[in-house]
Amino acid sequence: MDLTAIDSLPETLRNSITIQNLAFGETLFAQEDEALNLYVVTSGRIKLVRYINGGQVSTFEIVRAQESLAEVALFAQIYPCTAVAEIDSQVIAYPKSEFLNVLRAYPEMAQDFMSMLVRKIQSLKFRLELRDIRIAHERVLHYLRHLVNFPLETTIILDRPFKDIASELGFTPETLSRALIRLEADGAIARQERIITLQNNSVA
Amino acid sequence: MDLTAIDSLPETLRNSITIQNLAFGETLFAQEDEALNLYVVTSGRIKLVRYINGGQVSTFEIVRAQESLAEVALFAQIYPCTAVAEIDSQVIAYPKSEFLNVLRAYPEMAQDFMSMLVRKIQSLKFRLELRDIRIAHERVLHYLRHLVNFPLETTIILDRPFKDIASELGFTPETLSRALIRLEADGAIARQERIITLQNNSVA
DNA sequence: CGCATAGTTGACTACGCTCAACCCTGGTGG
DNA sequence: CCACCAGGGTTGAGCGTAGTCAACTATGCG
Repeated sequence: MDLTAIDSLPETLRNSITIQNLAFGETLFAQEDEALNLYVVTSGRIKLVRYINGGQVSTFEIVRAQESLAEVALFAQIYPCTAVAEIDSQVIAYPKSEFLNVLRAYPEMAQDFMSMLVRKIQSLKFRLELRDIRIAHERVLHYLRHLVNFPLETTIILDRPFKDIASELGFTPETLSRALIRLEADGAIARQERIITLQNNSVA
Repeated sequence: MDLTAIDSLPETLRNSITIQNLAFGETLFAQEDEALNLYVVTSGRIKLVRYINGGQVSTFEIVRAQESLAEVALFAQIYPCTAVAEIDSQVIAYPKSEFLNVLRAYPEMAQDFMSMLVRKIQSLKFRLELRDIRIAHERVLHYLRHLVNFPLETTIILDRPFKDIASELGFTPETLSRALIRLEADGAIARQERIITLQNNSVA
């Protein structure tokens, strides 16, 4: 299911969607808002965050182009998190009831949607697995290898600020910086600017 | 959808399932095995673990009675993790193709299944959010409050060994033990044996 | 040119980990 | 009935790693 291919959607759904443009830093919806829509990102990058007590922020998820967000809206009354544009972005809003109707009427779409949910579950489990690796440079290496399905591919272009990557990994930017330097010194990676090449020198 | 209510399942599906009993410590399926079935736990507790390079173990998920596991089997060729019984357990095995057929034929079941997947996503996100809380006693307090929907309920009975809970939280048993003692000293909780009562004394 | 921001580096701190010892309980067998 | 053992949970002491805070550089933008 490609939710960004508007033309191939059933007509009833196509007529009910709206397209929204978001500037850098703009909020799509806020924690506790009434859950009205499922969204799909057509361009840009949306960050889902949660405010824990005392103003601390936890990044739930980074949603990129072609991916959906707020699936929970389909089965809940309010959004459990806040959605903010990390860069200028565009999203499509699917009203929840219309979307559910379509899933009921088109089993193939429902199946594709389920497959996407399952992929998201796998991705979250992987991030959780990463957190169980305590040593910074080892965690970072796992992350990098996973990004490109190492050893099939070995080149990574980091398209996001290090501080965002660090927060996704559960580190401070300083620690990520030192981890990359360490990995380079150990010969596990090579760096030039924002391009990283994974080496075969297995450092456990 | 109650996947443990066998009698209410469509006949084709009901005829294709099998029931398995697992003893404490027994393996249901192993990482890299061919993905044949979706499972639902009817009693006991199943632990999903992954072996990272070098024998390190990461606990993916704890699956309890009435919950499903290995949804990924529906859309993948092999299991990405190993399933082990934490205690004596019983599971129902649903062959993947038959299960997918039923989801296609019964939109209501598909919708219930999706709702379950979304809940699982929320649960994983919560665990990830927990990991962003670095101070042990604060993380534990969040966990406890989430368990019982504090402040609506305040009593928790810990039915699993502390070492399992500690690993789910990303701590060693020693750290969990000290965190609980600290919370009790601060007046945030009261303990007697394995029963914990949350207090209203807000310690941030 | 000034300013803001990302990234790096350094010194110090603080927290959880490690490893060891100990207590307590429940189960087992003599 | 008691001796023994195994495992979970609790302490304690010391270590190691990431966090913190500050300074510095480089880059891009108005």
